[in-house]
Amino acid sequence: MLDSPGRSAFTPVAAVSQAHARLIRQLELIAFLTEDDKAHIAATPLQVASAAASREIVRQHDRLTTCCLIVDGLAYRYKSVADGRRQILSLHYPGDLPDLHGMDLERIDYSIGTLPACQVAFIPHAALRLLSGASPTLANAFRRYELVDGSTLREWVANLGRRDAAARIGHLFCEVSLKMRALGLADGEAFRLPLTQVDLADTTGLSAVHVNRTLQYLRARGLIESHGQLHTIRNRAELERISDFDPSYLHLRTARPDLAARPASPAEDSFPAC
Amino acid sequence: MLDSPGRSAFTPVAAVSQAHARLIRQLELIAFLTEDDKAHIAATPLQVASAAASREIVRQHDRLTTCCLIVDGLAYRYKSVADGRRQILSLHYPGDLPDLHGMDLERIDYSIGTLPACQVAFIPHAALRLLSGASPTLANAFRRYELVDGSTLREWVANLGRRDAAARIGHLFCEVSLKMRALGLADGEAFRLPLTQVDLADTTGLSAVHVNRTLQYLRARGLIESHGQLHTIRNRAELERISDFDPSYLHLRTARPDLAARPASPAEDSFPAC
DNA sequence: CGTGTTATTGACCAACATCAAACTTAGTGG
DNA sequence: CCACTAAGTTTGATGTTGGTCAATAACACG
Repeated sequence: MLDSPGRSAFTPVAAVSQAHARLIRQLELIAFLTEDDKAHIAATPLQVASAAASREIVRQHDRLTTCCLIVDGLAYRYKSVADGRRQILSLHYPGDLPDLHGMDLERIDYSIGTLPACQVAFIPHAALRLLSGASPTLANAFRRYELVDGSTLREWVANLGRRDAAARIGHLFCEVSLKMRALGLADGEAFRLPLTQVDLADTTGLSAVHVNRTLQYLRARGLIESHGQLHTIRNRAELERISDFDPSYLHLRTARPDLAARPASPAEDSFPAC
Repeated sequence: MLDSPGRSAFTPVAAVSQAHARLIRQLELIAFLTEDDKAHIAATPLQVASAAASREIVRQHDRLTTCCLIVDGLAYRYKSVADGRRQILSLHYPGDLPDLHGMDLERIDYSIGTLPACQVAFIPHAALRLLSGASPTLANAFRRYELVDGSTLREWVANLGRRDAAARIGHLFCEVSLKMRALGLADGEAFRLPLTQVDLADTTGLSAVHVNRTLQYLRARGLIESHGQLHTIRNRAELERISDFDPSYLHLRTARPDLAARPASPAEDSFPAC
């Protein structure tokens, strides 16, 4: 699998520690890590590989022994449906572990593709188990990571089920912009999203033509501005309004530092009064 | 909260042990439990309550101290979107823990409603933490439970994004029928789904009128038969075909006993050859 | 029997899909 | 540096799926 065309393995020290750094940054977005945790991550073995654009790095129904970590570029999970069409299920940024659950589920129910050329690292499940076993806060971070993924999927279900084209795309842009900003990948209101309109269509459940027209509509209303794949949100308040966007489902620590990721305090738990 | 109208607390011994039994049955569907695990569950404190039909038992943005366990009836997670419309995100059967992740995420991103009158049990987070702490296989079962939930959400994203009305409803029926059968709640090809056509519409992202017409179409093609809320799959092969249904995303042990839920064996993990 | 909820129907409409062509852009090799 | 190519975007014309509205029919229940 690692030898498939378009992907070449190479693992210089710098690439490995960049991978570690990305993972740490991603986990810190949603959870609290101790210095020890970070040291543990930095000591985790992994293999870095380059994947060309539009490659499949994990295939539906695969049985996995490693998790992939996006180091650079953009990846996405997708399913193919009967008539050959495709639905993109999620987008993944540097630091993401899109198939973390491959550790606990025997087969994977989607494929993972790359968009631009990507740097991807592979971490053996055994190494991740050691990591979780070594630290409760780290185990907690991985668990939270999966739960935030689920939360995002629920928002996408609502997006696809009950929002019109403009709101779907607007909502996606709001989400991507926030996540990229949180990761330090976006500057202010501008962000680079290397998706073609066909990809956007497969993400939002629309046709490519309609995506094009809807983007024009959003531009005409002064909500966004696009130059190629570089998009800028021109009127965030209004875009969030028409897209019905509420970022709480992302559970970003930065968005609500008071709440997120406190270590569990069992003392607080009890039956509610009744 | 427990005192809201339409829900009354009562916890006779029989109801409590029924709740335990339902939870055990549900977890055994996707994971392996030891006898000890079952004993631990059976010793877990919980409060059983009756919820009238169409009640909200958990509200979006709540901060929870207990998880709810569906004991009897049908519950669903949903989100309300801007214009007052509603998207149902998942259906929950007896034994389900729809807000298990309320333990790790500080606020819940959806509401939970009941459909017919339900029996619901509430388990304090502290009790669940004890349970997970007491047994690795149990902790594993809870983790798998969440992951299967995520897997199902991904399938729903694909369903809403890229399938037409007939396939969406057909797919839902295939899923519900399989899950109910696995839980012993359905007999052969018949299952009782206490959803109105309005509810089905909110589940499938369609309008109620179109759900009605699509059901008629499915009946006319001899794929299903409905008498009120009792539905029967008349031609499973064909229904699965037009719905593009592949049950592997449900990760049911019964469907593939060879694979599911083996305890993790780290020895198998290693870098793939390259 | 009423009364409220749910299912069904018909008429009409809108959002979005499809098809096909033209145009733009970014590479790429000479 | 330019022509050539391939990929992506934009446009127009037209079709279809599914939405909306409103009325009627079928139940379910007290």
